Amino acid sequence: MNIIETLQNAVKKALKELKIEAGEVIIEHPADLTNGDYSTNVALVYAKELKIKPLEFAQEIKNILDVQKIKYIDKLEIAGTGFINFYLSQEFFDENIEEILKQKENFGSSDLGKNKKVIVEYSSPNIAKPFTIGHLRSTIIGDSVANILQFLGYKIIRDNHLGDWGTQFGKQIVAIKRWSSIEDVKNSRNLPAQAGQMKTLVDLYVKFHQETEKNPELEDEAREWFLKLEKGDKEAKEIYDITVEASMKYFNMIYERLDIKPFDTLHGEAFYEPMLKGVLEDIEKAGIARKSEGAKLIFFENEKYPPLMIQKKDGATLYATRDLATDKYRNKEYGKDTLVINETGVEQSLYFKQIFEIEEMLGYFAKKNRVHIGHGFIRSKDGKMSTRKGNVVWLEEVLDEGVARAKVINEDIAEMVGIGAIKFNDLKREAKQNIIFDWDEIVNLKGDSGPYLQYSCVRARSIVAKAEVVRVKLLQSCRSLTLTTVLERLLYRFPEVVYRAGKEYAPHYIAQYLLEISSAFNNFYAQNKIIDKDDPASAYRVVLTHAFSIVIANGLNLLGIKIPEKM
RNA sequence: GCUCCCGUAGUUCAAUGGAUAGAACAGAGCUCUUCUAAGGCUUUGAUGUAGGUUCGAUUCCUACCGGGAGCACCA
Repeated sequence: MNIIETLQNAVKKALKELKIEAGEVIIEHPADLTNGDYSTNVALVYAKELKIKPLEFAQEIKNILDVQKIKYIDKLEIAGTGFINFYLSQEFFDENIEEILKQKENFGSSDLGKNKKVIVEYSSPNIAKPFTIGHLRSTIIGDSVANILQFLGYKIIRDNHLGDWGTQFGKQIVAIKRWSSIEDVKNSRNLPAQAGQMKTLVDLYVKFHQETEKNPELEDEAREWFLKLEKGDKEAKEIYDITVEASMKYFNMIYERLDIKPFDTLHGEAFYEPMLKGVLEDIEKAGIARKSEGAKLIFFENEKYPPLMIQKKDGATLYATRDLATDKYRNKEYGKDTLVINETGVEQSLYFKQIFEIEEMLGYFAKKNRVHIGHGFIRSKDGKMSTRKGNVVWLEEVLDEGVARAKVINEDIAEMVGIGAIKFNDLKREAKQNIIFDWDEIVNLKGDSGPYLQYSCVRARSIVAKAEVVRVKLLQSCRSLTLTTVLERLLYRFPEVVYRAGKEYAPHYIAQYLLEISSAFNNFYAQNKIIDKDDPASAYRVVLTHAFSIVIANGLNLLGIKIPEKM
């Protein structure tokens, strides 16, 4: 039984003695450590019913709890307007630290998600289009969410839903045929390494849109070529294959640099193409679609949402149809109880609400098993980056810039530090927040940053290593030798933080916690000489440092941030 | 026009309906003969406006004001 349940039960028992049948008893951490480790507000909640003052009622409850002697609780206090605060005992902290040292990289993990499957769909770049800064956010956040859920015991399927089908390939083919050639694309080596071909393709795509403004019939030409591609035309297929190959090379380079975990499935839209007919039949059978102005749309009860188009008037399908096919497939392949998470930009929020609603109507997935994590925009001064306007920001250049800035600190690990800084900048705040892109803030090596955390972790590890060298004698127990530190009072919370981050699909809780505990560690470090052979308490300080290094390393791991050996 | 999200310190962000609203950067002042000073300590400074619900509201509700996004053949 965990400590929170213990406290809840103790409080409930006390209330029962006072003849109160309590519903939910809330046990939470006080905002300020000076108010103890846990607290409850039951006195405030129930005092009104009894028509007595909260403080008096709190006193009554406290009297009963004092007699009970709750395990791991040292001290009870009444504070504020009637809160009852619990202080954990040194025995609790000692056992917790033993636990951390024993479990090491598993500390904070659980089997909460045992036998449950989760598909996390993220990154999902489009073939022959740039890997944008938006895809970067999706990749970083999606990877971290998957890490966290995996740590909580879920079986994770990491899915990259590539945009590898659709009318844009008609455009691409037209552009290559008109202004370039297959050979040209193959041979384009004018730009660095793998990026060369990719940049040529994107330039052509941008050019297509510029030319269309003067010459609208290009659109018709593109539609024709896409039709040919769908029918298996040889030339169309050849050009298509080259664009896919060039794009994948580029994407894989980015993934390698970002050091994200490999994807389990890479089913693009083309993969689901053959299943579209089945989806349209399901919709027909369910009778939820209506024709309007020639196109087929699904309308929602009471106009809860605007209608969603699932088939164009020319019979062609849309992204929505392909997404529905995707989840029909997932239902079959992984089972209806699987949790399906999509990480995309917030601009798709309404769209996903509509999709979830429809999937419930069709019986693919219940709404409770569908999650959309929407990330906000990254803006520069010139506004949102757009493929069509040609205002493309190349991701590899973004990564290079971060790494270049990290070089000032340490040439050898600049890649690790620069990438870590970029990742942490995305993960330290709520996903839905917009980010104003500012290099001075992102790779600022001070403050709330990735490098600060990397530094704190490396520093702690280096102290532990040194302690081993000078052979500080590690005592079995040093209870009488130490006072409880802030560090101890934060360390045990790590599993709670991971749990919350997983439950809310929000890595920023972990990021914020790591900042807080690192600050506590650095404070501890500044105030104590940790290694001192002549001081018996030194052993405990080393152990504490060791425990900290484990917790921060586990946290950084979940965020997908690498830890250098030296810094 | 309708819908959703966001308005917290000079700036960038936190805060599970709770206690004195936390950090970081920037500003002011300290702090390295000390295991990593990329650190630590002190200090200045904030909930858009007006109501409502509540013992208690940054959090929930209503209206308004600012900013962003979405809403029929894109993905």
